[in-house]
Amino acid sequence: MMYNFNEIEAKWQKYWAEQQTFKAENNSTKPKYYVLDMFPYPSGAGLHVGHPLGYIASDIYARFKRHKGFNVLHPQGYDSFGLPAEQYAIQTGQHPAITTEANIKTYRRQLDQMGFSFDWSREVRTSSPDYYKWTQWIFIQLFNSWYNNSSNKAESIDTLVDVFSKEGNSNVDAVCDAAIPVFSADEWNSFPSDRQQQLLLQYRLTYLAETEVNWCPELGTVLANDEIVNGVSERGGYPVIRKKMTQWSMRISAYAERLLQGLDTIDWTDALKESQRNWIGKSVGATVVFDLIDHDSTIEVFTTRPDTIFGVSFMTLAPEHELVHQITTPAQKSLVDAYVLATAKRSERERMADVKTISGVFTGAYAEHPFTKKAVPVWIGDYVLAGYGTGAVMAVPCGDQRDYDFAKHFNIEIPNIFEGIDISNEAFTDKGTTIIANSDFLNGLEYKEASKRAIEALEAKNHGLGKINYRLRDAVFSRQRYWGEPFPVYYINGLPQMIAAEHLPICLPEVEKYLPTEEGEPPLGRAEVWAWDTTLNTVVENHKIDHKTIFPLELNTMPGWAGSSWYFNRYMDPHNTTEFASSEALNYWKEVDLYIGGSEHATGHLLYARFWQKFLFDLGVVPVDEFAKKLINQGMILGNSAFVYRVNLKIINKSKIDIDDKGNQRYPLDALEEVTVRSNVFASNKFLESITKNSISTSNSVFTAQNLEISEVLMRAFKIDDKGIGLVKDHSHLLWISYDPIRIDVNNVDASDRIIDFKKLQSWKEFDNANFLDDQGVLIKEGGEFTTGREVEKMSKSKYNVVNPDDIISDYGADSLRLYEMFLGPLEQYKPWNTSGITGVHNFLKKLWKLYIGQDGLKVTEAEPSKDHLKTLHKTIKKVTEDIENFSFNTSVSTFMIAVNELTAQGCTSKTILEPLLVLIAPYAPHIAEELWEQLGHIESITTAEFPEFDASHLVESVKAYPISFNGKMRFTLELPLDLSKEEIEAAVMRNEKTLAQLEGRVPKKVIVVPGKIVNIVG
RNA sequence: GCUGAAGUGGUGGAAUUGGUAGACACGUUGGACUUAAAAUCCAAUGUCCUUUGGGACGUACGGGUUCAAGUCCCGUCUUCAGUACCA
Repeated sequence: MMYNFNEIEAKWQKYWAEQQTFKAENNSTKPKYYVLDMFPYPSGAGLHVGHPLGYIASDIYARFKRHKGFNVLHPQGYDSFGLPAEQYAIQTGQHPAITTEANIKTYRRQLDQMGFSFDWSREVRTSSPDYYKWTQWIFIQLFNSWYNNSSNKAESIDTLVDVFSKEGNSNVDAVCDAAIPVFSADEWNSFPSDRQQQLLLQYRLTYLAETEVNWCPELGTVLANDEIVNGVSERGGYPVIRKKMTQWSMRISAYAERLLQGLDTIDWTDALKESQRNWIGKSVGATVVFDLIDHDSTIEVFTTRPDTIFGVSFMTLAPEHELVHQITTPAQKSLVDAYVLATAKRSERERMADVKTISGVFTGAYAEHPFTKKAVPVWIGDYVLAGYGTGAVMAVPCGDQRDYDFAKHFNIEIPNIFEGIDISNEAFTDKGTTIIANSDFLNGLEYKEASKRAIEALEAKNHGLGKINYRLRDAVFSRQRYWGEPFPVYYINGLPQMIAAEHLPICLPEVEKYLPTEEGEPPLGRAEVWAWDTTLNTVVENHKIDHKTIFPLELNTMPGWAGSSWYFNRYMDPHNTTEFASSEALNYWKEVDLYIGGSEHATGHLLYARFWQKFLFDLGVVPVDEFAKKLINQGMILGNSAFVYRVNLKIINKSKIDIDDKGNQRYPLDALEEVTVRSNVFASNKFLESITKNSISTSNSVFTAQNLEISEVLMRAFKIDDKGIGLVKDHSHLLWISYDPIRIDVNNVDASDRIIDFKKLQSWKEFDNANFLDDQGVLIKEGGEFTTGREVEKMSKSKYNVVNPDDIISDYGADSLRLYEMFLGPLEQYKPWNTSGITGVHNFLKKLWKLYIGQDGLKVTEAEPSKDHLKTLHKTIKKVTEDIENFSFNTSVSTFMIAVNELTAQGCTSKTILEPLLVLIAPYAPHIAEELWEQLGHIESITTAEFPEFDASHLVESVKAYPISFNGKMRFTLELPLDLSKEEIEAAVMRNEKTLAQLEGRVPKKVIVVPGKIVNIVG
């Protein structure tokens, strides 16, 4: 009987599905354990071998925990709202729900054939109305809440209204819009309702505000900061500009401190916590108020160095600062206006790219130093950002490098307030223990004490306050897209109204096109049926809007992170129609015990989800305020991309040519001159012998990496054949050349097999000397200036480096794929995929099979196990148990290989050994384990078997092969009984003839004996 | 620049509290089986020297601690990831 993996895997996948083997119960006497994967976005491309890495790890852990007697919740679902489905809909007119459904089918098929132990009865989809009903519900709760700094939690907006009507807002310590005026109870009660609503909006945890947003014209939507990478959109790489729009925002800034503190209570990786800390960006300092001379207004600045206040010699405002126009003197007006205009024109990206140029303009205005009363000139400069702090700084050139550079550039005074520090070349930015000087009452103090005193003095003069600032901005929550959650919001007089929870969900309306309207409204503006009837409490046709009982609905939709910010709670009770999850379910499962996913979500999903969880906790609807106890980031599996390079060579001084011992000419490093290699350089050789990324050899010369300026990427190759010839795939009739797409004449391209024949590209000159292939792709002539090579990078369809798990599974089986992905290396590490290595684990499975099944069937007997058998088994149990608990899955695969190799060599057939061995392997290779388990005569699934217990007594040794070292170098081993004393070991070693041979008559100075470990002879 | 992680054979990677560096695989080479190929099995495989026995050198680089360092300490370099005029 052969190991027929395809048959076995199909059989057991069917069995698990039919028996609902992995269904988790919400009631159990067993302890609970919740293992969660970050749910996938079902893209059209399907899964590649990199995707399941984390799923395999979590699956092994989930299966292990089941064997260990836990009630395991291991669900899976889909983050199924999102841009790609919508982009596809725009191109094809296909409804995103239909393509999403089709993609989910593919994902499900691919996930099923991996043998994952997901409880599919709990599947969630963020795009399903049953699910997004509750996303909308959470939105309403956020709208109905404000953040009370005194109680340090979110509270119902009703409590705020109550306070306002009794005592106004002067005593309220809330996280809210900074521009709210102070009002009394009488004033509040006299405000018209619209005015009250407008004021309340500025306290709510989700609010409408005109904000400057990141607008992506190509995508037609706003993006959150974490959706922008290097100034372009994360998806698609389109440019992003700043634009003012009225948008929904989430007041995540209210939770900044708690999000920061909470990090100390959870077991997440340090790298991930650190990036969240940076993103939150807490800085402790003070705000300082400077009075303007000859003006009523004041300038407020934020500083982390109040101790350096006597070093202030000017102030700088961001060009966008609202005071700029008020305070600029007539004499400076034209210069200032020109500068403001110029900075407004520069994109964010240009400003980021260009940090060296120092620019700025004097406004003509002066502020008064709060202590010295000296006049301080007020400048504007684009090194000050409008969006951080107050958009203004007090410049201390001796203590801040940017202020220093600015002062030097514009010849502004640089007073030194540090004792014994030379500031003639650069600013002194260390906080350390330097003594402050020339600073009145701060003289002689160090940073810490001086800061404290300065803040006290400022507060006493009412000229400032100790303050903590956070970089974390409120998150924009509106997207001008179709394929997202609709808001449960309609508008009366431009003021947002929530639809009552009992009328949810508000389902996405049908539209005939997925583009913005001609008037620039979001796609929902195209819906015929998109108005709210407040008497019938239902969605009705637009044309009925009368602004009396029927009102317009919100046209924006929610961003991608809305649905993913709470899904882990839904899995606990996914079919509940009256609550997002019952309190029984929430209190039973509480939080995710182990969460596995990619580190790219560090400052997006993982921060927003923590925020919502804390809010839901404040609301009293979830029992814990951190949703995931432990989190592991799986590393990415990288692809092997093929490239065609153009080789450039620089030769400087031909008189320096070397001849090496093989007679090759060699150009030394310092002999380089700028010459781009053309084939005529090699005219005498006609053809190159070899070109690699690092060297070129011709029949009589070798050019090495130092004098090659290679690796100008010419194009991405579809693959490289075994002759090293790159085949360039024509995907969308574009070839990528020198980073620029150059359109190739499609008529000259053999599009049928999508492999470009170089011969047909002769119209393009650069290819005249390329490697030519015939119609079968076989090399017929080797050219000169091109070479092919491989580089490791992220797996992606567009890089032609994707390996499809379907192919691996049909060739080797899911168990092989699972084992191999684990065997590749540590879970958290980035590692390249290499298909050829899979034969190793596949052979292992075959050997495992042969250990149980021979040509005549089952080999397993009731024979008593030998000591060696037991030793092999128990050292395997020990190692594998430790490995799983440490998430070191790669080493347990090696341990299995060693165990099977040893047991095979020992000829072990004993059931006492082979039965527990299967349970050890079952989490990793569940199909083969189930099959052999059944062959051993079991009726119940192996998943119900208990994990074997390690028994140390089987590993007790009586002898040890001691490594005998001389001066720390191991020379030979000597087998000695373990119960010898130090002295006995030393005596045994010293009388050994090998020792005597090593010593050659010398007398050792010292002999170190560590019983059970090593002997080292020094001499 | 800052923060975090990491540098070990041709490759992926192993190495408890400092105690036999290179486990386990891949690849390569040689051999067996076969008409042949595939599959399978066996052997060798860090580098260099050596007739064998064996020896020298080896965990990015330079120092140090120690009987003993991939592991600990100091300094340097490189790579990857994140972040960036954050006052």
